[in-house]
Amino acid sequence: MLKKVEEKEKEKKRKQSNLPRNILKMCENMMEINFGDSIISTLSCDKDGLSLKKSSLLKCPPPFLLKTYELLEEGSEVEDGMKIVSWNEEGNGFVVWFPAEFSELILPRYFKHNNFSSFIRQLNTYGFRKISSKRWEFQHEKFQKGCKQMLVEISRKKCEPSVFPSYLKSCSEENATTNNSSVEENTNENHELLMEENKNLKKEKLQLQMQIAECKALEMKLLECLSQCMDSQQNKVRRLC
Amino acid sequence: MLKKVEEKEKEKKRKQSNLPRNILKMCENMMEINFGDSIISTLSCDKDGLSLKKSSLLKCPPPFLLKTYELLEEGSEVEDGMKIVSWNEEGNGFVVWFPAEFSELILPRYFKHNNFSSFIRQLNTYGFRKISSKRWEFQHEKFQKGCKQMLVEISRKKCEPSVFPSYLKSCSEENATTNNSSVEENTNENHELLMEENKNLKKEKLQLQMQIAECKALEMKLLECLSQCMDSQQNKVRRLC
DNA sequence: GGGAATATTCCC
DNA sequence: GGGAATATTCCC
Repeated sequence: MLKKVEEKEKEKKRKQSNLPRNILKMCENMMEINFGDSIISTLSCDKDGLSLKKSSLLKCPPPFLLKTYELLEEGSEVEDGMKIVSWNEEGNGFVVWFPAEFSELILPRYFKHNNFSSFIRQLNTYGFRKISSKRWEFQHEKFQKGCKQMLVEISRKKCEPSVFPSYLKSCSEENATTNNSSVEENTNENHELLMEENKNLKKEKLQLQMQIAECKALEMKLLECLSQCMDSQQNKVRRLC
Repeated sequence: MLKKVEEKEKEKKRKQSNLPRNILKMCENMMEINFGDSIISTLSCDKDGLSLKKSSLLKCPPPFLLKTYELLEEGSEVEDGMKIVSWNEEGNGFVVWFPAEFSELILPRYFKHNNFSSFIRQLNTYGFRKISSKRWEFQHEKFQKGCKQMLVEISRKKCEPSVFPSYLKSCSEENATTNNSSVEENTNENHELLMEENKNLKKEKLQLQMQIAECKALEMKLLECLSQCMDSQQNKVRRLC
């Protein structure tokens, strides 16, 4: 059963990889069209050969999101009419009605585990929120019924500040100053960015200091060697005279 | 089948966690006995309560190593007498004799996949080496037949240089936490302070880098001197003779 | 072989 | 909820 889902996904990836990969890559690099984690336009491959027409290539969403979306479309039931998990009424979130059954029956068919908490962990990683204290209902702005393509706009929260792509750095500063949509959020973000950068700088500083300490130690040794060498030279010369 | 292995391991972890964890942690922190990734002596827990006796607590090796070791002890066979995977003759490495059968039959019973390459990836992560071009034979200094306990001395290669010695980490984080304490009230002041600190850090970083460059240059000169000195020493001695 | 992204687990 | 370690995948 697990196979089915995985096969489906691999099929998709295979299709995607049928595009001339080198060229795609080069193109992405040169035009930076991969920026922004959403739909990109690029080269495509006809049966006549490579053609340089622009087409909207739909990026594959992260497997976790795709699987979660598909598991909702499938709609298994515990009994007649009682879904284990389903979209909420508004279609802007979903509810796990029977966590035990969900973990035991649904999860292992889509993922490599049957732990509800691991599933939740992933939801959090992708920025979902639990929006009810009474039931297992989760929501994400870009995770909505009937909008499968919107999944590509969801991305994992990055864990390490150090992994800040250099090309993002400059633009995040711009955003903070130009984008007025929500000032508070931006200052917070900016603040956090600064703190992160700060932390990294401190780390780097320490590393550099350690490097210098090593250099100094080496210098001392070399000087010692040199002095010994000169001493012995003197001695030998003296002796020979 | 998968369950059995996982259960066994969880059982072990459960036992380990029955120790008074806070104290263990504190002890580890204070005495830095966790340093070196090997056997540590620490507090243990009797049925009478906590007792402060020293005992040799055997650290649990990483699941991957334990499973790989156990799968070798199990010794499944393709046919009578033909092992799928086994220790090599010297007992200081192991050979996957039948990769296909290994992947299909053995791997999924111990891991959450059946990909030989994922297994290899893990071996590499833990520092194993392929020691034969003719067969799938792997070796690691600390992975030897009959020496299960030695597994605790194997550790993953860390990917990021960011893994700073723990004793350095604490001091570099101090600042960050004190800044955190009052984020909301004086974000602006904080922000400016941060920016200034940031600027200074960058400056310092540059200076340190220049210092290192100078050190390196000096090193080169010293080495040159040393070599000249030794040359001239030879010459003088020769001349005087 | 290994870098890096994503997934899973464990822990706070 | 999320940090961080380990596992799995994907790619070079």
